[in-house]
Amino acid sequence: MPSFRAPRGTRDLLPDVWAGFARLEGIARSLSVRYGYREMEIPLFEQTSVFERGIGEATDVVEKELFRIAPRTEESESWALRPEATAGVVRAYVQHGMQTWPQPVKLTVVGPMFRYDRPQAGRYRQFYQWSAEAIGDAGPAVDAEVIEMGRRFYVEAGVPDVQVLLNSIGDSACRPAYLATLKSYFGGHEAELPELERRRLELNPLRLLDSKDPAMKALVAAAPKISDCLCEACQVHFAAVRAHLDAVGVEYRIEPTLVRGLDYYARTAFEFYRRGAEGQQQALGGGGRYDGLVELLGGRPTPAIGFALGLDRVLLTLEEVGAETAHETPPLAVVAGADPADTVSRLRVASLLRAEGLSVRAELATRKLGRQLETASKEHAHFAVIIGDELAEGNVQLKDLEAGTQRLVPLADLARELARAAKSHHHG
RNA sequence: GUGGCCUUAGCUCAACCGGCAGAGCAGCGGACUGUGGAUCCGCAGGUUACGGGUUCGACCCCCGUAGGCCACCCCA
Repeated sequence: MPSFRAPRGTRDLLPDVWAGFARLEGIARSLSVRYGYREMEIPLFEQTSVFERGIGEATDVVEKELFRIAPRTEESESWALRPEATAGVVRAYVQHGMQTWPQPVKLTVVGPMFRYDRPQAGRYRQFYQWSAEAIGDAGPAVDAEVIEMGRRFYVEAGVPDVQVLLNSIGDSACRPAYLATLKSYFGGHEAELPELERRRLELNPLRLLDSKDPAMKALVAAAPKISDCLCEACQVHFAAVRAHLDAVGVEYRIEPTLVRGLDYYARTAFEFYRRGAEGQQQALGGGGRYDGLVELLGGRPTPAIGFALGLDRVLLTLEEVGAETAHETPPLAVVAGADPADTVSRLRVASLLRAEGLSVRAELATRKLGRQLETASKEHAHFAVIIGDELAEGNVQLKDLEAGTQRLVPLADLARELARAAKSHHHG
């Protein structure tokens, strides 16, 4: 057994798996450009307080899942690996004075995130997200645009039956009153509450709505609904978001129990789930409006909205439904040689072709020709360039491995011939 | 962080009640010394996750640790 292995909750993404990630990242980048989001990168770690203040000290993400880096000395700063991108992006927005850019500032990040929780399928300590943030626009149209972009990602990735769950959680004008109502409602039934739910009543009453405890079902169903308590402005905003979604043909389900815990979250909250994903109630993505976060991290009051989509979970889902995840690009040609010992000629011809921009693998092992061709076939190379005695006259054999045909080609024409064949192969 | 199930070759899995650790696939080589996904033959690959215990004897039973999976908590 190997004495070293990938750390718990992490995994090596070997080439065939990584090809799936690369494909998803390609779709994400393509959508970012089409929707006017500019890609950037932020550090993989930040001062711990960026997350503590940006995400909230009372959240699970910070309280028990934050991947902390042990300080090197007593005095040194406390660091943590990023559990999501939003806090860091907003920190960057403030640091670089992006409020002076044309608003809204639309940014995306693609990359690994870290959470120190117990691993499970589709839940890793290092996982990959595509996240998008639109900072500086309070209007409902942006909400719809963000949601539509997320929805389109799943369509283009090939994930079937993705459902948009939507809710409005109110804002600083109306949520405090709702929270009070909720608290007194559940407080009135405190005797019936399980232990866990009783603790939530104090910390985060909204979470009670989310409870999966069967004993809570009736109580939750009869609980006062946020939708009945929204202030005028929130109602108008929510209605406008829905109208915009309808206009762009995004279907959604209003989910009154969908919540975001913290004070600076406001109004729009949404999650992406796969319909009928039995057993795993893991979201494929989610997001919402976080008016208030910019201010919390030292900027001026600025409205913002964004999402984070989990690439690992998308890939997992694609495998579950038996969809094509990705294929690696095979080499156009393999340069093989009749004389196993003559690696010089093979390397030289390969170098020539590569200089012309062609993707070729040189067979450098001193194996006999049959083996060389066997490997080339297995890796689905389109052609084999076979070098033998004819090289003395400046010729090589160009073999089409799929058709099984071959012909003599002057070395001087080889690159051109292959390039032409490549074109017809890719479009044929 | 809590509870449950699991761990044998690179991969998928066998091994009777506790009695000599095996096969298929993949890899490498040969049959075939200038022509490939087939076939046949061979080679290599193991401290049975790790550590301890019980036993004449442990892949098998017991304890611990690590890792994976499932359900919670929560989220991507």
